[in-house]
Amino acid sequence: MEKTYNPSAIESTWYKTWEENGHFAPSGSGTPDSIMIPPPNVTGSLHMGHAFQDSIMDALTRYKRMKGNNTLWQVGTDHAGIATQMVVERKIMAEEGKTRHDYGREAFTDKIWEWKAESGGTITSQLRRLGASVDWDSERFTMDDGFYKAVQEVFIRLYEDDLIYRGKRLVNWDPKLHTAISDLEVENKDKQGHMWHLRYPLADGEKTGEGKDHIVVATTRPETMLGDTGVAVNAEDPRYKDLIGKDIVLPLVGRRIPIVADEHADMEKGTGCVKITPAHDFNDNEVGKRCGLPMINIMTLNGDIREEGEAFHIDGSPKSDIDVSIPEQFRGLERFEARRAIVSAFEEAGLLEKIEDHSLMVPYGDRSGVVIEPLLTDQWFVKTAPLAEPAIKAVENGDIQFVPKQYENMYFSWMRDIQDWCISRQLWWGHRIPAWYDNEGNVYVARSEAEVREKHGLGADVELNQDADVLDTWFSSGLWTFGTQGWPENTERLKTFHPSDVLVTGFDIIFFWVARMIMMTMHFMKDDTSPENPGKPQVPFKHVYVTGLIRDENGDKMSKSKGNVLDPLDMIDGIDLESLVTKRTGNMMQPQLAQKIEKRTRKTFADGIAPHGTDALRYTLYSLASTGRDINWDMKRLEGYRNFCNKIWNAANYVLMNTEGQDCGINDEDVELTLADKWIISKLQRVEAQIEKNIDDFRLDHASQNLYDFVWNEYCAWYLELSKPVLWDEDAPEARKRGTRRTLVRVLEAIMRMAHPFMPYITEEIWQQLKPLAGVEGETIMTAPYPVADESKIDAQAEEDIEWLKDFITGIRNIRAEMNIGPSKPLEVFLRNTSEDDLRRLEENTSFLMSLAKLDNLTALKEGDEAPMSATQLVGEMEVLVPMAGLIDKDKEIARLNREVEKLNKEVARFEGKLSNEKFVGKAPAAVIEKEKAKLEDARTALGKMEEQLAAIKAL
RNA sequence: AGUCGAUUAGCUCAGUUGGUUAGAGCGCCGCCUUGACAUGGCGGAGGUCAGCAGUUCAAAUCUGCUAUCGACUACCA
Repeated sequence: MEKTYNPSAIESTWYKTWEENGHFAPSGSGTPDSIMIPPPNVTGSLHMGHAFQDSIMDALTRYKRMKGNNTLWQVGTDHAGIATQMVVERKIMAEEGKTRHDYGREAFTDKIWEWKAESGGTITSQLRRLGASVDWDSERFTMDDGFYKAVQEVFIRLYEDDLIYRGKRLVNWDPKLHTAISDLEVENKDKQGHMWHLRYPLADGEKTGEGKDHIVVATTRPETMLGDTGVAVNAEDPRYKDLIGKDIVLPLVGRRIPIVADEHADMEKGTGCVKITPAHDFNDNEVGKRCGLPMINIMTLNGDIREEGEAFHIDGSPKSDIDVSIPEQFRGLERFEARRAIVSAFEEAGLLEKIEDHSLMVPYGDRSGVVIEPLLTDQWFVKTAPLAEPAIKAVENGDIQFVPKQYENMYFSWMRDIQDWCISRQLWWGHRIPAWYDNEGNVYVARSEAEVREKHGLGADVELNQDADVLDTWFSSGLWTFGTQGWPENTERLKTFHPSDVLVTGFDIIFFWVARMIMMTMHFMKDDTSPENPGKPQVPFKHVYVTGLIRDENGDKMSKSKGNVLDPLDMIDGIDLESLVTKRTGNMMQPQLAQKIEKRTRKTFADGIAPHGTDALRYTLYSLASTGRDINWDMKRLEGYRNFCNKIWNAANYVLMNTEGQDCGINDEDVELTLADKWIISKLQRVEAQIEKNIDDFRLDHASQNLYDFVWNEYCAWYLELSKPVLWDEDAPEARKRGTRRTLVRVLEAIMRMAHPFMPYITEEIWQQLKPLAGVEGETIMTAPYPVADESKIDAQAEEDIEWLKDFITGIRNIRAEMNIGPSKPLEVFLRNTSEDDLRRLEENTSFLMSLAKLDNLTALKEGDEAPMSATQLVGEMEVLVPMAGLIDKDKEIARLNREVEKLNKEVARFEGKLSNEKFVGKAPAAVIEKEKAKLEDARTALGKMEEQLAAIKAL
């Protein structure tokens, strides 16, 4: 083994070896256990959040695999409709100055496939660097033919089940990208705007209760008034109730519109009158439905004002008997320009009552960054209510469990108020909707044009055109768990690996994806195998493990525009400052931010980033995987865990140095186990049990902490040190040395297996060296059995004895440190007030003590023996005495003892207080009282000894 | 406005059903290059667990209120 730990040297080869030897594929035996990767965007690259989640999935997968499960980690990527289309559009614009329309639909999608072939490998190579043990042989892409078949089938069946419909509805329209987006892709931002109060004159000389000839409506979007089809007032409102049924003459336009009564108008708010624009506002649309108002669309798909309005009945059918003219001066205006023009027109007409500053939420498209416009368009929808019902039940009855549980609230609150889901997108990249129209506008849904003709008896003379739209990407990713495994065929793979065990994802996509996956899966996957419950819906996964979001060192969300994104590979390989700056400031959407980002980067990473290796990165991620919602990335933690890897490396180095080529007892030769051997074996069982429990509970932070503690603070700090006096003692019996070597090797070998799911590379590297010494077989640690605690090896006596030994040694070290006695100076030590247990332990551990505490003489005083004046430490009731003569400063020792006495006094007082409280003694459980009594006893004894000692030294 | 979450050492975070002397890593102070490891070793300092009130023999932990921060949902005509 190399003398120093160099992660890049060991990480480069193992992955290839594993992959080439097929160790990532399901073994085909054992209980099936599967995880479906949340498919990352094919044209993207992995960020820290992916690294985090993928590391977790890999640990769980490797753990299950070592436990003997038939383990599948299904991998794949998502076509990410809008995002990918935009990337390629930008690319052809930058390189060729062309738009997608210059290309045409087919050529453009070919271009995207080209781009995918070029850049689609980024993700997969990153996954490989992370050590992800995914089953590459079954890798899926959501645009692959097989997957498309599943998507198409789902669409058709939902349509046939009357769960998909098409209609002219108000949707969130992105005027820049020219597509509908779901309300989840809308980002509401707080903005400062205005509230314009507009006068709407009453028709036919009517007057308000206050005698005015107009009413006042307030709006934040005055331009929509061109499409007003009514004004709502509250039926109870004394000011206006007499006007209900009367008309308004819509200013600028001249259309007569009715005053209607609707609960939406709140007497307390604003003026009490609400302009109603059913074609441009979601609330107004509801009012329109209730009051039978028509809809007039006044905007183009660009968000500009139309030449003439477009009228519809509230059900979406065209309406022709209404004035839809738009004053000439506004025609063709861009929407915000139109707003200004409308406001000044009102002002000129003397109809602008007032303008107030107003803060409001404005919807922005999270992809395009432009203001979203509610717009009437023809779209396809999924009726979600019937699908949501079983999906809610599955979580209520525990078929699906969220971890941490609190996320179930989030799920329920959304699911119980779910809206129909608009699934059509006006894009070119995605799954084309399997619907055809004839020239009469009849719609036919089927698998192909040929099937349409056959099914509906349409001759070749009937012209059919396929719907131009594609499906929302989340529609297809909703099928991920079963669509990847051959559905709609009932394949062996589907039967074996569905439902999956756990979904690991972030809370930010619970609505987007998790909920929809549950709905879709439960509708289509039925349990045909269970006789007692035939047709029971299958859930996609039994657990949803929701991770926190990784933020930067200041708690800010990582984003390209902030320039605080960290690339997991830079954590692994390291990167120099200049390259990091270039990377962060290059290819930006908003180049004006570059300077700020550069400054910040130079400050935070003055020396660039040092290489840390995959294992250290992964371990850091596990240690941060607590139940919180936010995780602030801390480079110092990463450094700490790189040091941990180094520690392991060096420990292995020590073990190998002392065991290679020597008799390690692999053939069941006689061994003598020392107390230290029994102790570390015992502790190993405990940590094995802890880790198993914590992994099963998805508490990888605890599991990694357990392992860290055991390796560093028990195995390295104590056991390796305790092995030295045995191995270096020329007089020690061979059986004892053999026992120590065997324990060194066996425990380390178990540690490697235990740690492998967390740090795959270093453990494989070391395990391969250790294997012959430990007498174990196997091609790779990946398929070696995961350690299981053996209760019979727990040795409470050995544990207590070693605790005693540690106290003893720590006591001596403490005296050395406090008294400035160097660690290499041998000491003479006396013991006073020794019990039988102390004497036995002394007898069994003399050589450990002499060596670890660097003693040259150790004498247990008998009752009545005179002790020299000494510095004292207590180990239980035994006093450890280090003679002061020539070594120890009297005043220092007095000061030290004073501190001890003071501390003990406080303790005694606290315990006495508790025990003299009648209520406590009367009500607390006996065991608690006993514990307190024992603590008081210990503190009193210690105090007595310290006081005695203090008096003696003072008397000198 | 509603829902949920957070507030523990200088920093980043653990703390499972109430019962410890409230823990870890990093940082800090002192000592040490001893034959696995200075990416190390040894010793140490540092916390009225956001605040207030309550329940209890006992509260970081349970309840209520307050403050600060955050997320989401809704509304603002």
